[in-house]
Amino acid sequence: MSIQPRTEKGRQTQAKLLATALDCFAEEGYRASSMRVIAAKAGVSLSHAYYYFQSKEDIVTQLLLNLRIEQYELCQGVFDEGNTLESNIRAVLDAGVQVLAPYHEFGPVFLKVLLSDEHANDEVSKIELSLWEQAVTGARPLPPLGIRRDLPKFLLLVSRHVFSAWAYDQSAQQRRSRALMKNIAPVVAKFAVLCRLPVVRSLFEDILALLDPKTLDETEANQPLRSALRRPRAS
Amino acid sequence: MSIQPRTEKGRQTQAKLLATALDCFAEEGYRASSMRVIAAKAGVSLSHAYYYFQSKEDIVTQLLLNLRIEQYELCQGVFDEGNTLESNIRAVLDAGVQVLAPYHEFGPVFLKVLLSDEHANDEVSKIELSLWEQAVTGARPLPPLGIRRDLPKFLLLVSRHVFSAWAYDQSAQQRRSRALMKNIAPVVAKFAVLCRLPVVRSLFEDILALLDPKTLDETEANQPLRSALRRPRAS
DNA sequence: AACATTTTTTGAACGCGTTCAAAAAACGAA
DNA sequence: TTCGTTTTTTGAACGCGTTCAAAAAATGTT
Repeated sequence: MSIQPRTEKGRQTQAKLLATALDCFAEEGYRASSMRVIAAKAGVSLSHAYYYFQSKEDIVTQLLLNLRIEQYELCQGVFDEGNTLESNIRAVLDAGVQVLAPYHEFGPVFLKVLLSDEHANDEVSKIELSLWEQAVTGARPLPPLGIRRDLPKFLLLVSRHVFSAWAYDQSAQQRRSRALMKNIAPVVAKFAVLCRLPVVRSLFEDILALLDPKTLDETEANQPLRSALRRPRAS
Repeated sequence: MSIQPRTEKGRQTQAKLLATALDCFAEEGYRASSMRVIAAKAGVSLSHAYYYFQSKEDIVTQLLLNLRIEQYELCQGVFDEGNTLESNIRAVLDAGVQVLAPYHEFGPVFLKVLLSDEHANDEVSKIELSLWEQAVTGARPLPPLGIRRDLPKFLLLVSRHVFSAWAYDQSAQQRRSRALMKNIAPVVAKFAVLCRLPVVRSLFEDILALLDPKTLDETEANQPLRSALRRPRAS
């Protein structure tokens, strides 16, 4: 992601740049917050902004990270004992949409930085996964022992799907994806319960195996490339 | 999407523009195929290209549509009787990656035009859905009667997930997402079989209901908006 | 043929994200 | 203090997607 400054002054400049950018994003939105505007508001030249941040998406990644942290803190109060898995799932999703809603315009670019591994999405993923772990371990009754360890990963998968629906949701106030969040929680909770049955449980494990890079690497998917008629050059 | 010309000459110009663009995409890749280059190669001015296509993404949408059609035709030969659901699923996915692989560079923008409803993605979705319908109705043994009607929609959902994994897959030759395609087919097929059990079947129906706009609209997800501290302006 | 209207085509411009060579400043060793 | 090196900062430029007013050509009516 961003370059780490060598001097104290540099660190301050970078911090000011980031703070200005986040303010600008919040107040003016994504399109109006051009790198030129951000740099000007921070009192530095345009090219200097690129000395501290490799790209505009880099700054957006920071914004997403901050928002996930905000969501994380928002959730800390609601994982009291006695909550069902379903209500915990809803709590996490609701906190997410509450924090992200003002930035719905950023949806597509959020999704992009999340999917392109290059950025600091690792940190974002860590926070998300941690949230789902809390949702699982704080649920009463506890989900079946056999899936308890992997359920958070599954919830991360589901939540990514919900997120991409939200990101491109053009209905008013994101009505559709909000409804999806509301309805998906009981389904997942029901699925977790059903995992007590061996049949369903093995299905769960199959799905989890699909997410595991090791499982995928073991398979031989290296059929030689056919020479296509139209083959574009690498970019 | 694109504007329909009023005269015959206009139709030819638009066709030439599109053909040139698709050739250019295939030969030079996405980045190198700027609107200026495309217009120049087609022998028209830059602004004239925008007379026939509202945006560059519009042309990419056409490319994706063509590729899906190509995939569709590629699949017509392989749905002979006697194929299992699993092999049919793999056939559709394999045909897809075979057709799309030379355009992997377009992955992110493909995903974008697919998710933003504005474009002619309806046509693309129709073709995809039709492929999954054929995969289901051509499978022997036939999937359980109760899910036969909705299984294609479910497969479309799954394939969209696979597609987004492929689109951002940075491993060599998209090794990871190809392995995912290989491994996901038997899991889905197994799931279909398990839908004979009432428990699993009701899970399937729950998931399907999540995709149905009517179901979502019925729920009251209209909690009034909280006034956020930072509220960006609309773009 | 002449004219008003519609359709096609153009050139010029805007602001954007990004890059780069080089100036300015800060720093460390002599 | 001086000088070589690293770090910070800048101005200018590039090509991009997109827009727009206006020219040019085609069309239809009288």
